[in-house]
Amino acid sequence: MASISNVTFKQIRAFVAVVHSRSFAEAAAQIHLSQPALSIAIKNLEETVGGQLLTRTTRSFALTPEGESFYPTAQRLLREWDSALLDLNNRFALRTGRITVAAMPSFAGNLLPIALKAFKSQHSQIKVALHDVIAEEVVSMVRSGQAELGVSFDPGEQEDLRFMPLFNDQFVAVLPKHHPLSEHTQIALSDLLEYDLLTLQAPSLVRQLICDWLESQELPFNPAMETHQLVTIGRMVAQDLGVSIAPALCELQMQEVGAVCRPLKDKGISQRVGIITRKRYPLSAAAQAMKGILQNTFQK
Amino acid sequence: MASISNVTFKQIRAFVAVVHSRSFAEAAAQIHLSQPALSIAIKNLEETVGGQLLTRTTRSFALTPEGESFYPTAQRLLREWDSALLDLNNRFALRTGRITVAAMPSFAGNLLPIALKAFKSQHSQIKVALHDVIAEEVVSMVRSGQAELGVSFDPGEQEDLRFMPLFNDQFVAVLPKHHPLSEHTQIALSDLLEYDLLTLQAPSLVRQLICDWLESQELPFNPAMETHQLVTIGRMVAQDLGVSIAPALCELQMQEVGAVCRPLKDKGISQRVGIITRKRYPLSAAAQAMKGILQNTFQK
DNA sequence: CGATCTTACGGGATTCGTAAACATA
DNA sequence: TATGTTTACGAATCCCGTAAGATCG
Repeated sequence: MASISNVTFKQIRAFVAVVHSRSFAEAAAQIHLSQPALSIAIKNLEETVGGQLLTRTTRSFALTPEGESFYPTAQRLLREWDSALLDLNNRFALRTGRITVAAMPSFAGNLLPIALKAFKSQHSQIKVALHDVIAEEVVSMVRSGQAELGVSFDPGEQEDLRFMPLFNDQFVAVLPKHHPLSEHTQIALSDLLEYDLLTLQAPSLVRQLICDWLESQELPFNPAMETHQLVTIGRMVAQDLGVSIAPALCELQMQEVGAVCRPLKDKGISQRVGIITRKRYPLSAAAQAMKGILQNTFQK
Repeated sequence: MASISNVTFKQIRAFVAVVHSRSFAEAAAQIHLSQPALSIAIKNLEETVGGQLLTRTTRSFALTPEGESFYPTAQRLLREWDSALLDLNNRFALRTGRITVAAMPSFAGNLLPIALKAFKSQHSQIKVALHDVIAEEVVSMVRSGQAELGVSFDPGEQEDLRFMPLFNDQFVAVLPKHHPLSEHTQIALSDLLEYDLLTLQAPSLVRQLICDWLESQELPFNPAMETHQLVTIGRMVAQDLGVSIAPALCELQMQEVGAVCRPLKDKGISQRVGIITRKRYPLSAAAQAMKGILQNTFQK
């Protein structure tokens, strides 16, 4: 005996079409089927459910009470089935969906808008949630699944994370306007350290990179002042409270608050910026699209 | 390209089974399919919706975000689909359902319980709504669809109704106890009419039948008193207010209120009792079962 | 007799199961 | 190497469309 599982979407559609159009022939045209095929589809449906839904005389038909009560149910099943699969289809076709991105402020503020604009122009219906958080927070948001994609500095080898580099960010010296060193096109670290050094506060990745680099060069790391926002450092430098070292990404922001940037000699410090995702967790179609756009836009 | 309509119940079931059991092999066993068949079913599903629901490494798999969000939806679709078809199946298999029957009081009170008991013992889960109304009301309830089956006297040829006879009801004389005529085993109409005749009020079918019959016998129809309940007539007869003529079906009730019944000579009046249904409106499976039981129980 | 649904039947697509190949832990 | 999934392929099934048949108005 045919199980209920064998009932097909098509059969239900056929039944609804027949009842709706009150004619086998018309219904067959609607659902792009020959009349005999439709007739058999209904017959098979009736066999598997165990009784007639329609009583047919050769020239007309009437719903049985069972068919009558099943009709609205069938319509509902059809609608829900359709909408569920259509929604799924839309997500894959990037006609709908949402994506959560976490990016460190320097990237989120300067470069990311370029990629976002490209993304929106290609996939206007996909909602993007952007979390503008510090580098370490980017890593933890991706790790916890709060963000599907992260853009930040290379967090190093991580058991659960994947890092895909986009470009190298070269660190630069940050100076007040009219500072003596600003005359130079390139600045030696040793020269810079003659002045008070302002850096970010403790668990910051940028601070750590600077600290590590100076130690590797056997130079002292003695910050005169510490804060936790790069913009604040820029303002402090502009106020002539000292000098600093910052990722080149922030150059624009530094200029806005009145500080100037100069390249460091000997390549100075450089750090890879890239996309962070979770290992073992596949990306959504939307996230893959975003990843592609980020790579096309920023990868050399 | 494969349309969404081609998605099968089986494919969704396969997807849910795989996610639920976290293994292709186990899922295949659950849904009675070979592993390869299951694998292909999932693959086909993924193709028609336009993207992957699972990422598979040969030894394990993970849900994609799309699959993750589709999983609960798929479960819901499955449940609803299943329950809708199961309900339909149950109705046809007479494991559930309801039926509305209208029967005239004399039948509803005396004979119908026998059939109802048989029906309940065979189809304990089907709810029966019984309307105990006068003969004319039975007809109108069936006509309007308020009752699927009616049991009453033959309403004559009707454009929209079908009558299936069960048996002939012989009319009898109703007399007070100790009435002179009660000595006779059979009573002639002319003898009966020597006494005051009590009948039902105007639009009653029983009254009409008696009236027509007397006229055809060229006997006078001059009711001394009229009421609208046969039981009331019984009580009035018992009080010695007169005599009456009633369907034999009511004999038991008449005895209960203290009147006695005697057959009429020359077969007297007889009227067919049967099942009334609507033409052009098919019966539910439950109603067909009830009809069958009525016929088996009461049809000669 | 005309309109409409059902049955019959051949061709094509889909789907199944067995067996072999494949890829990870 | 062992386990579990995917590919390969032959066989069975299912489904469709054309054509003929049946039935009611």
